[in-house]
Amino acid sequence: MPSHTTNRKRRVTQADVARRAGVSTAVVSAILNPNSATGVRVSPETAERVREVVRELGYTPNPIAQSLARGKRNILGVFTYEPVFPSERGNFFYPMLRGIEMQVSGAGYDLLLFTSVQTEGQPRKIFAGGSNRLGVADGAILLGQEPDPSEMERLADEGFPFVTVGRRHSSRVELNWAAAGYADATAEIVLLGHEKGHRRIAFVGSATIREQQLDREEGFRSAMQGLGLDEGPEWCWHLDPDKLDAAWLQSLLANGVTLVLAETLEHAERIEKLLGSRGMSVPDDLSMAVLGTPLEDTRRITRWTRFEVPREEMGREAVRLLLAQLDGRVTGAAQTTLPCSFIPGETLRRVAPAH
Amino acid sequence: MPSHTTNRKRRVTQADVARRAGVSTAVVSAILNPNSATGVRVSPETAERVREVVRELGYTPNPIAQSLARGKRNILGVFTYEPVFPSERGNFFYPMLRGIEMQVSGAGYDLLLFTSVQTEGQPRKIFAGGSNRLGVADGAILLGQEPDPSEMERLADEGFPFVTVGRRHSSRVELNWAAAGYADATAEIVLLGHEKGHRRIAFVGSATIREQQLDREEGFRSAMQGLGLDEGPEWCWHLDPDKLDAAWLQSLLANGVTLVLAETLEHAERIEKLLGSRGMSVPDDLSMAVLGTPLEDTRRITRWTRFEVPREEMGREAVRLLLAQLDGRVTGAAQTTLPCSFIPGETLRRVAPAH
DNA sequence: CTGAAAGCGCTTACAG
DNA sequence: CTGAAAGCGCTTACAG
Repeated sequence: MPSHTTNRKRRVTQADVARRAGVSTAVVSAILNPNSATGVRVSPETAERVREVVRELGYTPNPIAQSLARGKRNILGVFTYEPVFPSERGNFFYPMLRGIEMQVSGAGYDLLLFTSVQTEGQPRKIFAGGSNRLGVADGAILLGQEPDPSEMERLADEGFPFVTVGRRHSSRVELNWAAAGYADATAEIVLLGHEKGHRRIAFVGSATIREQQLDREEGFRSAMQGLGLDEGPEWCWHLDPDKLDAAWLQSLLANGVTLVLAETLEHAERIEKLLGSRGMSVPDDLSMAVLGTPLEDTRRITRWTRFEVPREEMGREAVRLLLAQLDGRVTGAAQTTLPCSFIPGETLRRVAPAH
Repeated sequence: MPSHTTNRKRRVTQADVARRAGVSTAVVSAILNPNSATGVRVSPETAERVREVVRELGYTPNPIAQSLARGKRNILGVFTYEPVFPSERGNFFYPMLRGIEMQVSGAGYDLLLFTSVQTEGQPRKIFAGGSNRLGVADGAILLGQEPDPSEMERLADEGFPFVTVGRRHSSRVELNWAAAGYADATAEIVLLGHEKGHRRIAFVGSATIREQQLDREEGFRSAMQGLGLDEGPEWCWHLDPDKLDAAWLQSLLANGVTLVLAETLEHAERIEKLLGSRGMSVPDDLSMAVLGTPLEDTRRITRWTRFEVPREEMGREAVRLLLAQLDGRVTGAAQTTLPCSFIPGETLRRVAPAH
């Protein structure tokens, strides 16, 4: 017999109600779950008597026991490797969480935030101590930049339903995601640049390459190729902002580049600063666009030509995909790419075509 | 037999592992929970064999079943009557949630956000459809402005452990809370005003009176009384900002008031506008202080003399109180008042004492 | 229309 | 050191 750590008075159980009302627990259960399609039918008098006892005893069903018996928990997990509420202000996750809450609300699910598996400063792990705590949920949504591929694969192997916000790739398993259309959005900017007379266009992204950046690069490359423009190594850089220096800028300009697509605002601002120390400015001497929108620095970003990532909609869509899976409506991999919206800004200007 | 809606392959259970390893489930359980102080002792060989099977089968314990058997869920509920992630930017709950997450992290609990009980635009209810969904959690933290006293009382009657962020009062039951010291903070401003020569000080709060405002008023009254100053009805108003008009201001000034304590920034700005249309300004013609700090409008608030509510710390403290209760470390009501921090601003200036 | 019983997947006293 | 069994509190086929 478990000791059942009950520092508070023992909870009233269904059995207590049944005993007191002189019926079986089956009857109580049927009355409390009218639409459960069980064969049990109860006379109105019995039903009323049972309800009376329920009120009298203040009985509320134990959701945990219900979950176990039903094999269904009505809980959606939200897992992040980093804290869900990181900084004082500005929260990368916020719009996604907002979307998730909006979409899940009314669907009859609660949201479980996995905060327990934290190991002091370390990123969280899904399989901490061998047990998959995500299992309390019917399925989960994975957020964040640092998805451990092996954990996702193991999760998939277990048959646990989950969807990531942001595209994720595994060579071994099919992953489900709701992602931003970085490729199309980037291509769109290339085309716009071309229209405005730019022929030598460069791409500058971070040194660490993730799916996100692959998508942007892919958009850049395919658009450039489609236009018959050069997009070789001299046009496509993988450098963190602090690695960008005067020499690099020099080689860029020597190449005749007139438009730079910067992966992040940090890249863009760094380049602008380098230009400044040469007495040059954006967009007079160089046009630029930022391939995304930071959540913070909302003020500094406004003048930049860029696109906006539909973070909230990605959260909503992730919930839709997950619920579709849980309902069994979907069997294969569910992957949605959502369009980003272009924002003109003032940093991409018309130039006279080079030739 | 329940149909156990399993659209995915049946989960591996402890029994599967036990059968395959040729032991009882008790042994498997004991090996997987080494520090469970059960009498069961297993030989190293058996343990290794079982672990091997666990790995082979990819077994992970079902947390729901563990919860039921242990009578402990390791889940802390977070309940808000309004959406947790309300607006695009600026979230009243954010600092509290941040504090909650910080404090709960490492304590081995996950955070459950109750989003399921939403009824289309209506504020959420704890007891929706007679069943208390909070019951999936070991205890809960209640956030938000609109606490339904009857729900809190019923929750308390059930013996369900919960703590509110913000002081809450019930005449029937003892409530647990982590609150801001509005009274002291308000009194402090009165004293400061007195020091600076103000003798006729008025308080202007909203029409709807909640615990928060009672605390501020109480601080105002007791400080005024302590100084031997008048704090009767002509000095203490309950009006929403849009009800403040020229006539009201006229009577205020006619009374010789030199310092106004405004409950919210909206009150303060409204009064300033009214002053403006008389060609008067803050603080030259009237000193003012705001009794709190809005989360949004961070820019507009900076010049105002005010105090800051320790929202994050309130979240942390609420978790501490709740965990203490769950551990059985605390039995009576747990109530903490946390100090607000004064911020000088520029709207409270020195004056020559009236007489 | 109603009841007795099995089962959800674990944990834990209790016998051996 | 190990196993058989009861129990956590529900739901749901299956008999009456």
